[in-house]
Amino acid sequence: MTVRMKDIARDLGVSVVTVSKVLRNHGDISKETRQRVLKRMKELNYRPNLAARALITGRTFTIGLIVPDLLHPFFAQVAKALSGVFRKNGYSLILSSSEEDPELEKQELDVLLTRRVDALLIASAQWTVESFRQIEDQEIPYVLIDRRFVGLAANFVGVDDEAAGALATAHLIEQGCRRIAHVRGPEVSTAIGRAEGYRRTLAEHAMPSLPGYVIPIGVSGDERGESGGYEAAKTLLELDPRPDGIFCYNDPVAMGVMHAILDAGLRIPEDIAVVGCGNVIYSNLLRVPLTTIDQNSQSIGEQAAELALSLIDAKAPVRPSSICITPTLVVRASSLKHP
Amino acid sequence: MTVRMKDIARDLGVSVVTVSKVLRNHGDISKETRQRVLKRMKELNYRPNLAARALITGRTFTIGLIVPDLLHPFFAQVAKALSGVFRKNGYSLILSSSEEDPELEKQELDVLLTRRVDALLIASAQWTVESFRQIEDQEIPYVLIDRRFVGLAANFVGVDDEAAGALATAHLIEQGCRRIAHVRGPEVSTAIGRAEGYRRTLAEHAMPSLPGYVIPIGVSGDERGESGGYEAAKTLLELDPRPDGIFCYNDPVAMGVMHAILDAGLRIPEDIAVVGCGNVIYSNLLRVPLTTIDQNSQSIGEQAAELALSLIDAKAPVRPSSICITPTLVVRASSLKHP
DNA sequence: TGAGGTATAGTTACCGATTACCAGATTGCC
DNA sequence: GGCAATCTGGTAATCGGTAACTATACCTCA
Repeated sequence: MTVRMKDIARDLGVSVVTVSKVLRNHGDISKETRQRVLKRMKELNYRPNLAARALITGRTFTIGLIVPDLLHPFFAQVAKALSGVFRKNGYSLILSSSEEDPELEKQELDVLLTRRVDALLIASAQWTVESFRQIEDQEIPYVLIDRRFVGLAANFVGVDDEAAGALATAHLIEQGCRRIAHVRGPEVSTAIGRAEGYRRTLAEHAMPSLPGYVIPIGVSGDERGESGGYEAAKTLLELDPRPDGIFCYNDPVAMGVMHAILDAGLRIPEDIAVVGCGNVIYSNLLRVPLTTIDQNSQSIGEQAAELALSLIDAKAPVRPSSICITPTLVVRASSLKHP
Repeated sequence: MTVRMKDIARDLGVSVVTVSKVLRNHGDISKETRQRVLKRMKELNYRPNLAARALITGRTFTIGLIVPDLLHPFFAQVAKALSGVFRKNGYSLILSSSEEDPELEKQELDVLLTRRVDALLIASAQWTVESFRQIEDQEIPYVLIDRRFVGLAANFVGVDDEAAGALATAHLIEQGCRRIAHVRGPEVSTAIGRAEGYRRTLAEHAMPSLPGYVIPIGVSGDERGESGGYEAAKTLLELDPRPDGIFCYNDPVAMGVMHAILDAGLRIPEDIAVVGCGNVIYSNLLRVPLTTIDQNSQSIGEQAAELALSLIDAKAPVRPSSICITPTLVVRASSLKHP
């Protein structure tokens, strides 16, 4: 059946410990013995039993990742970047999707804790910090991605959402928009930050936000975000005065918004300029190429992975660090009133 | 530290085995004892050590998934569907991306075999079947997704690619196209099947494929597929006579193709009709909404997961089964010559 | 009354590795 | 030459469970 250290040891007339030491490059073993062992390992195609190793070392060399939605290209991109870094370091990634459901997220978290992952990465759909206390109890290092929580001193890697909102809004103002609406996301830090950036920038330009100009949508995922954006835009289009610019929580929402605008027979950007957020991979290929905010999701993934690895290696608990990536504006046709 | 069965047993004055039996719903235990054990488990927030369990049972309750590219919405969708089914059945998903690199795929495969996953799901970028023999040696059940291999009797779940190619080509003919080109993918079963469907359908309509009308591109991933499509279309546009319809290997490629056509100042579909394949989530929102072939990726994921579970539960080795999903045509603006 | 059945719980061995700690042989050094 | 240090490698315990028996008490029924 499967090859064990015992088999190699027997074949070579050495003890199991000797084999084990060779495998882990312990200095204790003579070059000659080491070679014999390695040769036999190769011959038999030996694979260490990771469960046995994990049992005694307490380390599984797995990392848990929980995202709200794999279909959202942002999270797919982050996951891709993460897995690249972890692969190079000998870790495997266990993937869970919460489907934006806090309850499901808790369940998945429970599973990952039971699996004793060496670290956890979470883009949380949670409303409370209760779950995170639980992680801390288990003393498993964790890193929040994209979404943070007030009052929770945790490791975090994400974008400066307020800057993103400000960047988008300032751009719309610069393009001559005077009635700028905002389709905002659910009550998570990203939506709150972007909305605050929007509000602050309007205020700085002495442009009051008109009543009804901020419309929240419930979920932000790909399909649902788009339909949410569509509905929100329909509402906005009925306002008097009608907005001449819309900053959308994210790109899927912006896609829905653009859809609604075009369906209403209006032009983008001539009648209404649109700016999204996220710079997802296809935003350049839409009916009207979308001006958006780039979050550098690859860098977010890589830095989150590096941070997680450093937490694992840290002997003593370290003070949580917060890595905030500066967003950039990507200008395309959807906002260019005077190209 | 962490709670073990031993702790619970000691607290209650029973043996570890009793606790273990309660955990696994063995009938051996009285209702009363069971309640006491369960109560104490809850109080101490007991979590079984899965490594220890895996060591003795030989089952890890993990499933390995290897995809060529997480950013490709098709694979993201499949992964999402898979993970839903596995979650409900108590399995976790270990995710690996091969980045379309056969060498990297082999490495990842090796990692997953060493991790002793209970089953493997692979959308392979491999050219040879050598890797799969290795899986068979380890007697780990595996299911191929999307891409199959001639001469390899393996479990497979995917779409009928030849039907997809035929469907797309017949539709273009029906729309009045007379010079239909094909931007085909790399030498994997999906590309081969779709190209064959294209060829066969043209032949059935007595429409010979003109020289230079089939252009292969190397890779099919999202970004690279698009640029590949762009380049291929530029070549096609220089042909004389110019094609009036293009069937593209997949949607990312179609996006690149459309990009090139529009950049050349031509109209879609009036000058050139375009059909993609995959019906990725955003194909409805492109500059010109894309006619495409739906592969029902969710169903592929679900069926692959169910198949994998059944293989795990099978006591004896079962004959490989091949699940072929019938594709459907989704007509949008990019091909509608006479709406 | 005693053979046998049922319900409940415990004993023992083991899964495949790692980690202290220990032992014998060789070498170094004065 | 003798004692300690160095090199190698082995012994035994352990990680946290599970599987397969075994043991005890209590009944049942002929």
